[in-house]
Amino acid sequence: MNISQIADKTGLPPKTIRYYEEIGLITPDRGANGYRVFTDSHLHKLAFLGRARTLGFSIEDCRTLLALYEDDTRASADVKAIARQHLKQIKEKIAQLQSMADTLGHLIKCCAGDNRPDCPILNDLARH
Amino acid sequence: MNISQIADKTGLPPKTIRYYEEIGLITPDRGANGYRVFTDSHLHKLAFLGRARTLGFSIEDCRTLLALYEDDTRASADVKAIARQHLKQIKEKIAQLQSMADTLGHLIKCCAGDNRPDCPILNDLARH
DNA sequence: ATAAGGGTTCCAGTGACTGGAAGGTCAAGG
DNA sequence: CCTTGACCTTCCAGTCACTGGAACCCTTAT
Repeated sequence: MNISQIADKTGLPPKTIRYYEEIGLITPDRGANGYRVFTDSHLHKLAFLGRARTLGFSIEDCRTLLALYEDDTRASADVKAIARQHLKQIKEKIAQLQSMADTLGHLIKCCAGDNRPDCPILNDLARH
Repeated sequence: MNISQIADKTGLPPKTIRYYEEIGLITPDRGANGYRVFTDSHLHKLAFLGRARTLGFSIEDCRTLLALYEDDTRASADVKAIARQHLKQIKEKIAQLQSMADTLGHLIKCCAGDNRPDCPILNDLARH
């Protein structure tokens, strides 16, 4: 498979796939013309990476997960630990965003939103 | 005021304040020795920026909000529109993260997390 | 022969800082 | 007067995970 074919199958842009090669996540073969040649094994790895990325794992987490994925003697506890840590960070991020949303929502409700310059949002920004 | 004093008062690192000058958000005066000199007006602007940033506004939003803050003839509707748009993006981000968290939480619950290699988390990553 | 549509590499930019190097300035102590 | 240490300055590089674009090569069809 050429890069655009595997890009279609995985949903990852060619640029991203080249980037993943550059940072050593995959190592496609090369044809006589210098083109990258992808096998089903590469396809599986890239699909794995795509899915892990949509779940928000960092590239370094993906690298570790991929190594565990390839390791038949892995302990599922190692995978679970990474996932737990990641989930914790996601939850922290959500809490932080929720706090912003609460504050903003309150300020928006208080703001008349008309032609007059008086604005509780700016007042709040200036007061702190 | 020198930069470290205003940094203390605003809670912003000196590096960040220099960066804000570089991108034109503030324009401190300069002493004869080349040191930046900050006035109360700069203090207020930086505090304003710090607060807006903790609410997650982008730098470009901050630039606009600061201009509105300085404009006595502003319409509060303009401020409200920016805040609304920002709140919408925050909510979208939260929904996205929540979806990740739900999926991850489910996978984690399904994973034994022991010494065996069998792992629902890796299975899921590989299946999609 | 040429044009379209692949592929390749390399460089630069994103956002909002952050770290570090190299060097100038200032106030206090010996 | 000299030194020490804490400031300050600028400039360059790095972060993260790509993304855009330029310049060029390869293949296939017309």
